[in-house]
Amino acid sequence: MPPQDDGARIATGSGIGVAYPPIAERFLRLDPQLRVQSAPKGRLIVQEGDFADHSMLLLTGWAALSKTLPDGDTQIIDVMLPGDFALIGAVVAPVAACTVEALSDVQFLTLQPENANGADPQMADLRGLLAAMIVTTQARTAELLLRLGKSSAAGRIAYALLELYVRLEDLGLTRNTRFAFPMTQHKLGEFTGLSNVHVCRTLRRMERAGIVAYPDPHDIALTDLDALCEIAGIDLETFRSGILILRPR
Amino acid sequence: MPPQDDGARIATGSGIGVAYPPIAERFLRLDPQLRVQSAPKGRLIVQEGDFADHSMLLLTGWAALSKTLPDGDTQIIDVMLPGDFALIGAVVAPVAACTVEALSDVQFLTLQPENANGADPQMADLRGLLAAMIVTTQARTAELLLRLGKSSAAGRIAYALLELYVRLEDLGLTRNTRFAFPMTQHKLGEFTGLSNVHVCRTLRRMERAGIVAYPDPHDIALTDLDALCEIAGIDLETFRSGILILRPR
DNA sequence: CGCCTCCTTGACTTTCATCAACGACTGTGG
DNA sequence: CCACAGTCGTTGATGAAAGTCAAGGAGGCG
Repeated sequence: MPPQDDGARIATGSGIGVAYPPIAERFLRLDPQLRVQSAPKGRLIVQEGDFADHSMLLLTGWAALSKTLPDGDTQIIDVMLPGDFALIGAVVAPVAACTVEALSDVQFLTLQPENANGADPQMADLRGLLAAMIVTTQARTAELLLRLGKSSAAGRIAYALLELYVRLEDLGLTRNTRFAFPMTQHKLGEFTGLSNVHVCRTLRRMERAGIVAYPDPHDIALTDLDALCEIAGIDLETFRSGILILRPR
Repeated sequence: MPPQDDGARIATGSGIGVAYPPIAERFLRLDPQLRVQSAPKGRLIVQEGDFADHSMLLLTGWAALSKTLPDGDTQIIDVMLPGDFALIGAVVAPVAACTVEALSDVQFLTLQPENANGADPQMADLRGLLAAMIVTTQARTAELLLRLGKSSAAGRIAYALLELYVRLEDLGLTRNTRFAFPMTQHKLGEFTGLSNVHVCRTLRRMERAGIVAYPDPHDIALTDLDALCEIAGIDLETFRSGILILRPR
């Protein structure tokens, strides 16, 4: 039932990142017992309501945290990118609050609570980092909530594209403003609270306006960042400092 | 500029809670230097973008965490109730991500980061509790996000009322399904992503359907919980376990 | 080659925002 | 004690934004 592990070989050659993110390397060094797991695009790694007392650290690829209403409508709460950490369940409430779905082929680590509570000073250091990641996740979710509540379709899509762009850029996964985009328009609609049809119309309008472009079917390029920021209501530098963990320079 | 403290006298007689929540008592006992602050209804306690490196613990009353778009539209991210804890800013990013506004007259504590990092075993215990509160806050925000993205006006309002009801019930601040409701319809619209006019229409429709009632202008009663749950897409018991910290019985 | 998923566009419907007006209530100052 | 202003809730009329339904086309894969 759980996705199969495939040993701890290093991800290479996929083009979507040449190695694991630094935080993952640290976890792997700290606990050699950790095994890298993988799942193909589309796989549901965890389902809302499942028993779960662990956390997840994404190594490669994209994953979605989502929730679903009884009538089947699904909302993506957060998109996980390489290096992202998510609390799936806790000891006090060992039930998954969200579904986790692989948006592309992914590799990830499953972290048990005891792994994160060790007294090892290295681990204490990591705990600080995890806390910072939780804060940035909260900040992202709040930004998304603001758009879902108060912004038009264009504002929501512009926001989503910019959020992903800024985060990928920080990971070194962009070339200029171009990046690989594994989500379908349907999934983008689940993220922005729009129908797939309206996502399509909005994106096409932006494309015709020269704001975005599709250099190839699986990539997207943000050809007018200023316009996107204007539409999304974002000041790019402020936004970066809010949703990224500022690296010491 | 900051709201004035008024010493650490116990809140009595206001009717909205006879004493501070247990977690607040623990903080006050642990650090007698802490001073209770207060702010009147409507006061902006912190504004988005302000310098802030502290956290807040609400003692009495309701407060809103909100974000605003450049055009002035405001979205309430979370409603704080007595005993709730919010990270306003962190050492790594000492800028408030949200505005904090008093929805009623409030009393609260300002917690400095060093207060929460002490090695005192009592404090370690509190840290665990704070972590649990952060998780429940995440769960609430995710539920709200789901409604803003995928639910109708009725679903959003039903959700908001139920969330507040369940949390207030847990605090002992309800009588049956009735509770004091200090938010205006405009604020409820900022919480649910609706215009004040549409909030009004939706609530009136529910009132005519016998789902909610206004026993007096400042109270609300949820006269048909089952119907509200159905509209909101909620299973009440599952919902409780997701957004509350389960008390040991 | 054929199936299937995804994107695209058009036509129509629904939902909700906006604008405007009015009444109830609250607190305030004369 | 009473005019007064201000906020809040309520309702109607209207329009814009986005959902739904439907159909066709392009690309990927067995």
